[in-house]
Amino acid sequence: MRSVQPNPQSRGKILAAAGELFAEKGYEAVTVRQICTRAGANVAAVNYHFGDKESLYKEVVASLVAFAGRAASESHTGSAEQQLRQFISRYLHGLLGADRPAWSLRLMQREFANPSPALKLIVEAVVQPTERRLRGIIGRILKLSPASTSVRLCAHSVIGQCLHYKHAQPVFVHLWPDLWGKPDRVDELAEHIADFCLAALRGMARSKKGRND
Amino acid sequence: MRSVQPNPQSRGKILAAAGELFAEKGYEAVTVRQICTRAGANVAAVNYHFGDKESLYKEVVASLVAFAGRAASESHTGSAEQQLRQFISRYLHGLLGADRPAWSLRLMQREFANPSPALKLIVEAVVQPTERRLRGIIGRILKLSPASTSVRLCAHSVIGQCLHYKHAQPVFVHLWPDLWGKPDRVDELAEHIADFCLAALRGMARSKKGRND
DNA sequence: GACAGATTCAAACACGTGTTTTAAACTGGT
DNA sequence: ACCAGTTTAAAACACGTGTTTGAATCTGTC
Repeated sequence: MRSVQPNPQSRGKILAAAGELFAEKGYEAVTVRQICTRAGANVAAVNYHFGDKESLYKEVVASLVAFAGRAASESHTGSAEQQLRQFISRYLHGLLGADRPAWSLRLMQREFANPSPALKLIVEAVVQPTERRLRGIIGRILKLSPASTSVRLCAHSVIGQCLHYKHAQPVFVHLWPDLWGKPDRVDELAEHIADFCLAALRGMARSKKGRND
Repeated sequence: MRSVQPNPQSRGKILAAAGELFAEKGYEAVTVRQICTRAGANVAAVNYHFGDKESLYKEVVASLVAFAGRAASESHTGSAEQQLRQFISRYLHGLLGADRPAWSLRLMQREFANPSPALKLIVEAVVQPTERRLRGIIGRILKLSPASTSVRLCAHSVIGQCLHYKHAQPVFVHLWPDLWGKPDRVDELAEHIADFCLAALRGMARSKKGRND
Protein backbone atom coordinates (compact mmCIF):
# COMPACT_ATOMS: atom_id res chain seq x y z
CA MET A 1 0.00 0.00 0.00
CA ARG A 2 2.41 2.69 1.18
CA SER A 3 5.87 2.90 -0.25
CA VAL A 4 8.60 1.28 1.78
CA GLN A 5 9.86 3.61 4.46
CA PRO A 6 13.30 2.74 5.65
CA ASN A 7 13.98 2.58 9.35
CA PRO A 8 17.60 3.23 10.20
CA GLN A 9 16.99 2.43 13.91
CA SER A 10 15.68 -0.98 13.04
CA ARG A 11 18.46 -2.60 15.03
CA GLY A 12 17.53 -0.78 18.21
CA LYS A 13 13.86 -1.49 17.77
CA ILE A 14 14.54 -5.18 17.42
CA LEU A 15 16.73 -5.14 20.51
CA ALA A 16 13.97 -3.49 22.53
CA ALA A 17 11.23 -5.76 21.28
CA ALA A 18 13.37 -8.82 21.91
CA GLY A 19 14.06 -7.72 25.47
CA GLU A 20 10.38 -7.37 26.25
CA LEU A 21 9.43 -10.65 24.66
CA PHE A 22 12.28 -12.70 26.11
CA ALA A 23 11.47 -11.40 29.58
CA GLU A 24 7.79 -12.07 29.05
CA LYS A 25 7.86 -15.59 27.62
CA GLY A 26 11.39 -16.93 27.78
CA TYR A 27 13.97 -17.59 25.11
CA GLU A 28 12.52 -20.74 23.56
CA ALA A 29 8.92 -19.59 23.58
CA VAL A 30 9.64 -16.44 21.60
CA THR A 31 9.96 -16.68 17.82
CA VAL A 32 12.02 -14.33 15.72
CA ARG A 33 8.89 -13.65 13.72
CA GLN A 34 7.16 -12.35 16.84
CA ILE A 35 10.13 -10.14 17.61
CA CYS A 36 10.22 -8.72 14.10
CA THR A 37 6.49 -8.15 14.01
CA ARG A 38 6.60 -6.16 17.24
CA ALA A 39 9.62 -4.24 15.99
CA GLY A 40 7.96 -3.57 12.66
CA ALA A 41 10.78 -5.23 10.80
CA ASN A 42 11.25 -8.09 8.40
CA VAL A 43 12.08 -11.62 9.52
CA ALA A 44 15.51 -11.48 7.97
CA ALA A 45 16.42 -8.35 9.92
CA VAL A 46 17.39 -10.34 13.00
CA ASN A 47 19.89 -12.41 11.09
CA TYR A 48 21.15 -9.40 9.17
CA HIS A 49 21.78 -7.26 12.25
CA PHE A 50 22.68 -9.89 14.84
CA GLY A 51 23.67 -13.03 12.98
CA ASP A 52 21.24 -15.38 14.68
CA LYS A 53 18.69 -15.57 17.46
CA GLU A 54 21.21 -16.61 20.09
CA SER A 55 23.50 -13.66 19.40
CA LEU A 56 20.52 -11.36 19.66
CA TYR A 57 19.74 -12.86 23.04
CA LYS A 58 23.32 -12.33 24.14
CA GLU A 59 23.11 -8.66 23.17
CA VAL A 60 19.89 -8.31 25.12
CA VAL A 61 21.57 -9.79 28.16
CA ALA A 62 24.56 -7.54 27.67
CA SER A 63 22.41 -4.42 27.63
CA LEU A 64 20.56 -5.75 30.66
CA VAL A 65 23.79 -6.28 32.53
CA ALA A 66 24.96 -2.78 31.72
CA PHE A 67 21.71 -1.32 33.01
CA ALA A 68 21.03 -3.53 36.01
CA GLY A 69 24.66 -3.43 37.05
CA ARG A 70 24.36 0.33 37.38
CA ALA A 71 21.14 -0.02 39.38
CA ALA A 72 22.73 -2.61 41.66
CA SER A 73 25.42 -0.17 42.68
CA GLU A 74 22.98 2.58 43.67
CA SER A 75 23.59 3.38 47.30
CA HIS A 76 21.12 3.22 50.13
CA THR A 77 20.88 5.73 52.93
CA GLY A 78 19.90 5.86 56.59
CA SER A 79 20.14 3.25 59.32
CA ALA A 80 20.69 -0.39 58.45
CA GLU A 81 17.01 -1.12 59.02
CA GLN A 82 15.94 1.73 56.77
CA GLN A 83 18.37 0.53 54.14
CA LEU A 84 16.82 -2.93 54.24
CA ARG A 85 13.38 -1.41 53.72
CA GLN A 86 14.70 0.57 50.76
CA PHE A 87 16.36 -2.49 49.31
CA ILE A 88 13.21 -4.60 49.49
CA SER A 89 11.03 -1.87 48.09
CA ARG A 90 13.30 -1.25 45.11
CA TYR A 91 13.73 -4.92 44.40
CA LEU A 92 10.01 -5.63 44.49
CA HIS A 93 9.18 -2.66 42.32
CA GLY A 94 11.71 -3.84 39.80
CA LEU A 95 10.00 -7.22 39.73
CA LEU A 96 6.35 -6.21 39.82
CA GLY A 97 6.22 -2.57 38.82
CA ALA A 98 4.44 -1.77 35.60
CA ASP A 99 6.46 1.32 34.77
CA ARG A 100 10.03 0.78 35.87
CA PRO A 101 13.06 -0.55 34.04
CA ALA A 102 10.45 -2.94 32.81
CA TRP A 103 11.77 -6.30 31.85
CA SER A 104 15.31 -6.42 33.17
CA LEU A 105 14.68 -8.14 36.50
CA ARG A 106 12.08 -10.40 34.95
CA LEU A 107 14.51 -11.65 32.36
CA MET A 108 17.09 -12.27 35.04
CA GLN A 109 14.63 -14.28 37.04
CA ARG A 110 14.02 -16.41 33.95
CA GLU A 111 17.73 -17.00 33.59
CA PHE A 112 17.94 -18.17 37.19
CA ALA A 113 15.28 -20.83 36.80
CA ASN A 114 16.20 -21.81 33.27
CA PRO A 115 19.84 -20.95 32.82
CA SER A 116 21.64 -20.36 29.55
CA PRO A 117 25.34 -19.70 29.03
CA ALA A 118 24.52 -16.05 29.72
CA LEU A 119 23.79 -16.85 33.36
CA LYS A 120 27.43 -16.59 34.37
CA LEU A 121 27.60 -13.03 33.08
CA ILE A 122 24.46 -11.98 34.93
CA VAL A 123 25.53 -13.58 38.15
CA GLU A 124 28.88 -11.86 38.17
CA ALA A 125 27.68 -8.44 37.06
CA VAL A 126 24.40 -8.18 38.95
CA VAL A 127 23.65 -10.98 41.37
CA GLN A 128 26.90 -10.91 43.27
CA PRO A 129 26.97 -7.11 43.73
CA THR A 130 23.35 -7.19 44.82
CA GLU A 131 23.96 -10.04 47.24
CA ARG A 132 27.05 -8.30 48.59
CA ARG A 133 25.09 -5.14 49.25
CA LEU A 134 22.28 -7.03 50.95
CA ARG A 135 24.71 -9.06 53.03
CA GLY A 136 26.35 -5.83 54.16
CA ILE A 137 23.02 -4.47 55.38
CA ILE A 138 22.06 -7.69 57.12
CA GLY A 139 25.53 -8.08 58.58
CA ARG A 140 25.18 -4.72 60.26
CA ILE A 141 21.79 -5.63 61.69
CA LEU A 142 22.93 -9.02 62.95
CA LYS A 143 26.34 -7.68 63.97
CA LEU A 144 27.97 -10.53 62.09
CA SER A 145 30.44 -10.73 59.26
CA PRO A 146 28.74 -10.29 55.85
CA ALA A 147 30.56 -13.44 54.76
CA SER A 148 29.09 -15.65 57.49
CA THR A 149 26.71 -18.43 56.57
CA SER A 150 23.95 -17.02 58.77
CA VAL A 151 24.00 -13.69 56.97
CA ARG A 152 24.05 -15.41 53.63
CA LEU A 153 21.05 -17.54 54.46
CA CYS A 154 19.15 -14.53 55.76
CA ALA A 155 19.91 -12.62 52.58
CA HIS A 156 18.30 -15.38 50.59
CA SER A 157 15.35 -15.40 52.94
CA VAL A 158 14.81 -11.78 51.99
CA ILE A 159 15.30 -12.22 48.27
CA GLY A 160 13.26 -15.42 48.22
CA GLN A 161 10.24 -13.65 49.62
CA CYS A 162 10.48 -10.91 47.01
CA LEU A 163 10.89 -13.28 44.10
CA HIS A 164 8.00 -15.42 45.30
CA TYR A 165 5.49 -12.75 44.43
CA LYS A 166 6.85 -12.66 40.91
CA HIS A 167 7.14 -16.41 40.46
CA ALA A 168 3.69 -17.20 41.72
CA GLN A 169 2.01 -14.15 40.23
CA PRO A 170 -0.47 -16.18 38.15
CA VAL A 171 -1.55 -18.09 41.23
CA PHE A 172 -2.07 -14.93 43.21
CA VAL A 173 -4.16 -13.35 40.51
CA HIS A 174 -6.32 -16.44 40.41
CA LEU A 175 -6.45 -17.00 44.16
CA TRP A 176 -6.27 -13.59 45.75
CA PRO A 177 -7.69 -11.04 43.36
CA ASP A 178 -8.62 -8.47 46.00
CA LEU A 179 -5.07 -7.57 46.96
CA TRP A 180 -3.87 -7.88 43.40
CA GLY A 181 -6.38 -5.39 42.14
CA LYS A 182 -5.07 -2.53 44.27
CA PRO A 183 -2.71 -0.17 42.52
CA ASP A 184 -0.29 0.18 45.44
CA ARG A 185 -0.14 -3.51 46.20
CA VAL A 186 3.60 -3.52 45.68
CA ASP A 187 4.14 -1.07 48.51
CA GLU A 188 1.97 -3.14 50.83
CA LEU A 189 3.87 -6.28 49.98
CA ALA A 190 7.21 -4.55 50.41
CA GLU A 191 6.14 -3.27 53.79
CA HIS A 192 5.06 -6.71 54.95
CA ILE A 193 8.28 -8.35 53.78
CA ALA A 194 10.35 -5.68 55.48
CA ASP A 195 8.36 -6.04 58.73
CA PHE A 196 8.69 -9.80 58.58
CA CYS A 197 12.41 -9.81 57.89
CA LEU A 198 13.26 -7.12 60.40
CA ALA A 199 11.35 -8.99 63.10
CA ALA A 200 13.24 -12.13 62.17
CA LEU A 201 16.62 -10.41 62.16
CA ARG A 202 16.02 -8.68 65.48
CA GLY A 203 14.98 -11.97 67.00
CA MET A 204 17.99 -13.79 65.61
CA ALA A 205 20.34 -11.04 66.75
CA ARG A 206 18.92 -11.30 70.25
CA SER A 207 19.10 -15.09 70.46
CA LYS A 208 22.62 -15.02 69.02
CA LYS A 209 23.81 -13.00 71.98
CA GLY A 210 23.23 -15.92 74.31
CA ARG A 211 25.38 -18.39 72.45
CA ASN A 212 28.75 -17.92 70.84
CA ASP A 213 28.21 -17.94 67.08
CA MET B 1 17.78 -58.06 16.33
CA ARG B 2 15.44 -59.41 18.97
CA SER B 3 11.84 -60.12 18.20
CA VAL B 4 9.33 -57.50 19.28
CA GLN B 5 8.38 -57.95 22.89
CA PRO B 6 5.01 -56.49 23.69
CA ASN B 7 4.64 -54.28 26.73
CA PRO B 8 1.11 -54.29 28.10
CA GLN B 9 2.01 -51.60 30.69
CA SER B 10 3.19 -49.25 28.00
CA ARG B 11 0.56 -46.73 28.98
CA GLY B 12 1.79 -46.55 32.56
CA LYS B 13 5.40 -46.30 31.52
CA ILE B 14 4.62 -43.38 29.25
CA LEU B 15 2.70 -41.66 32.02
CA ALA B 16 5.65 -42.03 34.39
CA ALA B 17 8.24 -40.90 31.87
CA ALA B 18 6.09 -37.93 30.90
CA GLY B 19 5.75 -36.88 34.54
CA GLU B 20 9.48 -36.86 35.08
CA LEU B 21 10.23 -35.01 31.89
CA PHE B 22 7.49 -32.41 32.20
CA ALA B 23 8.62 -31.64 35.74
CA GLU B 24 12.22 -31.46 34.62
CA LYS B 25 11.96 -29.31 31.53
CA GLY B 26 8.43 -27.99 31.21
CA TYR B 27 5.61 -28.83 28.82
CA GLU B 28 6.86 -27.07 25.71
CA ALA B 29 10.47 -28.13 26.05
CA VAL B 30 9.64 -31.83 26.19
CA THR B 31 9.01 -33.68 22.93
CA VAL B 32 6.82 -36.74 22.64
CA ARG B 33 9.77 -38.50 21.08
CA GLN B 34 11.78 -37.95 24.25
CA ILE B 35 8.93 -39.28 26.35
CA CYS B 36 8.55 -42.38 24.22
CA THR B 37 12.27 -43.03 24.13
CA ARG B 38 12.49 -42.92 27.92
CA ALA B 39 9.41 -45.12 28.18
CA GLY B 40 10.78 -47.56 25.63
CA ALA B 41 7.77 -47.10 23.41
CA ASN B 42 7.05 -46.02 19.87
CA VAL B 43 6.29 -42.43 18.94
CA ALA B 44 2.75 -43.28 18.02
CA ALA B 45 2.07 -44.82 21.43
CA VAL B 46 1.31 -41.50 23.08
CA ASN B 47 -1.33 -40.67 20.51
CA TYR B 48 -2.72 -44.18 20.62
CA HIS B 49 -3.07 -44.26 24.40
CA PHE B 50 -3.80 -40.63 25.18
CA GLY B 51 -4.99 -38.98 21.98
CA ASP B 52 -2.47 -36.16 21.93
CA LYS B 53 0.31 -34.54 23.94
CA GLU B 54 -2.01 -32.18 25.77
CA SER B 55 -4.29 -34.95 26.99
CA LEU B 56 -1.26 -36.82 28.22
CA TYR B 57 -0.23 -33.73 30.17
CA LYS B 58 -3.70 -33.48 31.67
CA GLU B 59 -3.49 -37.08 32.86
CA VAL B 60 -0.10 -36.40 34.39
CA VAL B 61 -1.55 -33.44 36.26
CA ALA B 62 -4.53 -35.52 37.35
CA SER B 63 -2.31 -38.21 38.83
CA LEU B 64 -0.23 -35.50 40.47
CA VAL B 65 -3.29 -33.95 42.02
CA ALA B 66 -4.45 -37.29 43.36
CA PHE B 67 -1.06 -37.92 44.93
CA ALA B 68 -0.15 -34.45 46.18
CA GLY B 69 -3.67 -33.87 47.42
CA ARG B 70 -3.26 -36.85 49.72
CA ALA B 71 0.13 -35.58 50.91
CA ALA B 72 -1.29 -32.11 51.54
CA SER B 73 -3.80 -33.53 53.99
CA GLU B 74 -1.20 -35.33 56.07
CA SER B 75 -1.43 -34.03 59.60
CA HIS B 76 1.28 -32.43 61.65
CA THR B 77 1.85 -33.03 65.35
CA GLY B 78 3.15 -31.18 68.37
CA SER B 79 3.11 -27.49 69.24
CA ALA B 80 2.37 -24.91 66.59
CA GLU B 81 6.05 -24.07 66.33
CA GLN B 82 7.00 -27.71 65.91
CA GLN B 83 4.31 -28.07 63.28
CA LEU B 84 5.77 -25.16 61.35
CA ARG B 85 9.19 -26.81 61.43
CA GLN B 86 7.65 -30.03 60.16
CA PHE B 87 5.79 -28.22 57.42
CA ILE B 88 8.89 -26.44 56.16
CA SER B 89 11.01 -29.56 56.28
CA ARG B 90 8.49 -31.63 54.33
CA TYR B 91 7.90 -28.91 51.77
CA LEU B 92 11.59 -28.38 51.14
CA HIS B 93 12.30 -32.09 50.86
CA GLY B 94 9.51 -32.39 48.35
CA LEU B 95 11.13 -29.64 46.29
CA LEU B 96 14.79 -30.53 46.58
CA GLY B 97 14.97 -34.12 47.77
CA ALA B 98 16.45 -36.60 45.32
CA ASP B 99 14.47 -39.60 46.54
CA ARG B 100 10.99 -38.45 47.48
CA PRO B 101 7.73 -38.28 45.53
CA ALA B 102 10.10 -37.02 42.93
CA TRP B 103 8.61 -34.68 40.43
CA SER B 104 5.20 -33.72 41.77
CA LEU B 105 6.12 -30.49 43.56
CA ARG B 106 8.50 -29.54 40.81
CA LEU B 107 5.83 -29.81 38.17
CA MET B 108 3.47 -27.76 40.31
CA GLN B 109 6.08 -25.06 40.65
CA ARG B 110 6.35 -24.98 36.86
CA GLU B 111 2.61 -24.56 36.57
CA PHE B 112 2.72 -21.61 38.94
CA ALA B 113 5.27 -19.69 36.95
CA ASN B 114 4.00 -20.76 33.54
CA PRO B 115 0.36 -21.63 33.95
CA SER B 116 -1.70 -23.85 31.69
CA PRO B 117 -5.43 -24.56 31.95
CA ALA B 118 -4.47 -27.26 34.45
CA LEU B 119 -3.45 -24.63 36.98
CA LYS B 120 -6.97 -24.20 38.30
CA LEU B 121 -7.18 -27.88 39.18
CA ILE B 122 -3.86 -27.86 40.99
CA VAL B 123 -4.67 -24.72 42.91
CA GLU B 124 -7.96 -26.07 44.17
CA ALA B 125 -6.79 -29.57 45.00
CA VAL B 126 -3.33 -28.87 46.40
CA VAL B 127 -2.43 -25.22 46.84
CA GLN B 128 -5.50 -24.15 48.76
CA PRO B 129 -5.42 -27.08 51.21
CA THR B 130 -1.71 -26.53 51.76
CA GLU B 131 -2.18 -22.83 52.29
CA ARG B 132 -5.08 -23.45 54.65
CA ARG B 133 -2.98 -25.80 56.73
CA LEU B 134 -0.08 -23.38 56.87
CA ARG B 135 -2.38 -20.48 57.72
CA GLY B 136 -3.79 -22.55 60.56
CA ILE B 137 -0.35 -23.10 62.03
CA ILE B 138 0.69 -19.48 61.64
CA GLY B 139 -2.64 -18.25 62.96
CA ARG B 140 -2.05 -20.18 66.18
CA ILE B 141 1.44 -18.74 66.54
CA LEU B 142 0.31 -15.16 65.87
CA LYS B 143 -2.94 -15.65 67.77
CA LEU B 144 -4.80 -14.23 64.80
CA SER B 145 -7.54 -15.53 62.54
CA PRO B 146 -6.16 -17.79 59.80
CA ALA B 147 -8.12 -15.69 57.33
CA SER B 148 -6.47 -12.39 58.27
CA THR B 149 -4.28 -10.62 55.78
CA SER B 150 -1.29 -10.68 58.12
CA VAL B 151 -1.42 -14.44 58.45
CA ARG B 152 -1.82 -14.82 54.73
CA LEU B 153 1.19 -12.66 53.98
CA CYS B 154 3.27 -14.53 56.53
CA ALA B 155 2.27 -17.84 54.98
CA HIS B 156 3.62 -16.64 51.67
CA SER B 157 6.78 -15.43 53.36
CA VAL B 158 7.32 -19.01 54.49
CA ILE B 159 6.48 -20.64 51.19
CA GLY B 160 8.42 -18.04 49.24
CA GLN B 161 11.61 -18.84 51.08
CA CYS B 162 11.20 -22.57 50.43
CA LEU B 163 10.47 -22.14 46.75
CA HIS B 164 13.39 -19.78 46.31
CA TYR B 165 15.89 -22.56 46.83
CA LYS B 166 14.22 -24.51 44.09
CA HIS B 167 13.79 -21.62 41.68
CA ALA B 168 17.32 -20.36 41.97
CA GLN B 169 18.95 -23.77 42.24
CA PRO B 170 21.18 -23.25 39.19
CA VAL B 171 22.46 -19.99 40.63
CA PHE B 172 23.24 -21.58 43.94
CA VAL B 173 25.15 -24.42 42.37
CA HIS B 174 27.21 -21.90 40.43
CA LEU B 175 27.62 -19.41 43.24
CA TRP B 176 27.67 -21.39 46.44
CA PRO B 177 28.98 -24.85 45.70
CA ASP B 178 30.19 -25.62 49.22
CA LEU B 179 26.75 -25.79 50.81
CA TRP B 180 25.26 -27.40 47.76
CA GLY B 181 27.74 -30.25 47.85
CA LYS B 182 26.71 -31.43 51.29
CA PRO B 183 24.29 -34.35 51.35
CA ASP B 184 22.12 -32.99 54.16
CA ARG B 185 21.92 -29.48 52.81
CA VAL B 186 18.15 -29.68 52.70
CA ASP B 187 17.94 -30.18 56.44
CA GLU B 188 20.22 -27.24 57.05
CA LEU B 189 18.18 -25.00 54.80
CA ALA B 190 14.94 -26.14 56.41
CA GLU B 191 16.35 -25.41 59.83
CA HIS B 192 17.43 -21.93 58.85
CA ILE B 193 14.09 -21.10 57.26
CA ALA B 194 12.25 -22.35 60.32
CA ASP B 195 14.50 -20.35 62.65
CA PHE B 196 14.07 -17.24 60.52
CA CYS B 197 10.30 -17.54 60.27
CA LEU B 198 9.76 -18.39 63.91
CA ALA B 199 11.85 -15.41 64.97
CA ALA B 200 9.81 -13.23 62.67
CA LEU B 201 6.49 -14.58 63.89
CA ARG B 202 7.43 -14.26 67.56
CA GLY B 203 8.52 -10.70 66.95
CA MET B 204 5.35 -9.83 65.06
CA ALA B 205 3.19 -11.45 67.72
CA ARG B 206 4.92 -9.39 70.37
CA SER B 207 4.66 -6.09 68.53
CA LYS B 208 1.02 -6.79 67.64
CA LYS B 209 0.12 -6.82 71.34
CA GLY B 210 0.91 -3.14 71.66
CA ARG B 211 -1.50 -1.97 68.95
CA ASN B 212 -4.99 -3.11 68.17
CA ASP B 213 -4.85 -5.14 64.97
C1' DG C 1 -4.46 -73.54 14.22
C1' DA C 2 -7.43 -69.66 12.98
C1' DC C 3 -9.70 -65.76 13.67
C1' DA C 4 -10.85 -60.80 15.67
C1' DG C 5 -9.44 -57.19 18.31
C1' DA C 6 -5.76 -54.70 20.60
C1' DT C 7 -1.30 -52.96 20.30
C1' DT C 8 3.19 -51.72 18.15
C1' DC C 9 6.02 -50.25 14.47
C1' DA C 10 8.34 -47.56 10.70
C1' DA C 11 7.22 -44.22 7.59
C1' DA C 12 5.12 -40.22 6.13
C1' DC C 13 2.41 -35.94 6.75
C1' DA C 14 1.39 -31.01 7.81
C1' DC C 15 3.08 -27.32 10.09
C1' DG C 16 6.11 -23.92 12.56
C1' DT C 17 10.76 -22.90 13.53
C1' DG C 18 15.47 -20.43 12.59
C1' DT C 19 18.03 -19.38 8.78
C1' DT C 20 19.51 -18.30 3.97
C1' DT C 21 18.98 -16.56 -0.44
C1' DT C 22 18.35 -13.28 -4.04
C1' DA C 23 16.53 -9.26 -5.74
C1' DA C 24 14.84 -4.75 -4.77
C1' DA C 25 15.08 -0.27 -2.42
C1' DC C 26 17.35 3.14 -0.07
C1' DT C 27 21.51 6.19 1.27
C1' DG C 28 25.11 9.35 0.60
C1' DG C 29 28.89 11.03 -2.28
C1' DT C 30 30.47 12.66 -6.89
C1' DA D 1 22.17 11.12 -12.85
C1' DC D 2 24.95 7.60 -11.57
C1' DC D 3 27.10 4.32 -8.59
C1' DA D 4 28.91 1.49 -4.52
C1' DG D 5 27.56 0.13 0.00
C1' DT D 6 23.92 -0.62 3.21
C1' DT D 7 19.51 -2.06 4.43
C1' DT D 8 14.93 -4.25 3.51
C1' DA D 9 11.71 -7.56 1.31
C1' DA D 10 9.53 -11.91 -0.07
C1' DA D 11 10.33 -16.45 -0.87
C1' DA D 12 12.43 -20.63 -0.09
C1' DC D 13 15.26 -23.89 2.61
C1' DA D 14 16.47 -27.44 6.15
C1' DC D 15 15.05 -29.19 10.22
C1' DG D 16 12.26 -30.56 14.33
C1' DT D 17 7.72 -30.76 16.01
C1' DG D 18 3.01 -33.26 16.96
C1' DT D 19 0.22 -36.24 14.55
C1' DT D 20 -1.60 -39.79 11.31
C1' DT D 21 -1.36 -43.79 8.52
C1' DG D 22 -1.50 -48.59 7.27
C1' DA D 23 0.78 -52.77 7.74
C1' DA D 24 2.71 -56.01 10.99
C1' DT D 25 2.57 -58.25 15.35
C1' DC D 26 0.80 -59.74 19.59
C1' DT D 27 -3.17 -61.53 22.72
C1' DG D 28 -6.88 -64.06 23.99
C1' DT D 29 -10.74 -67.23 22.51
C1' DC D 30 -12.88 -70.73 19.97
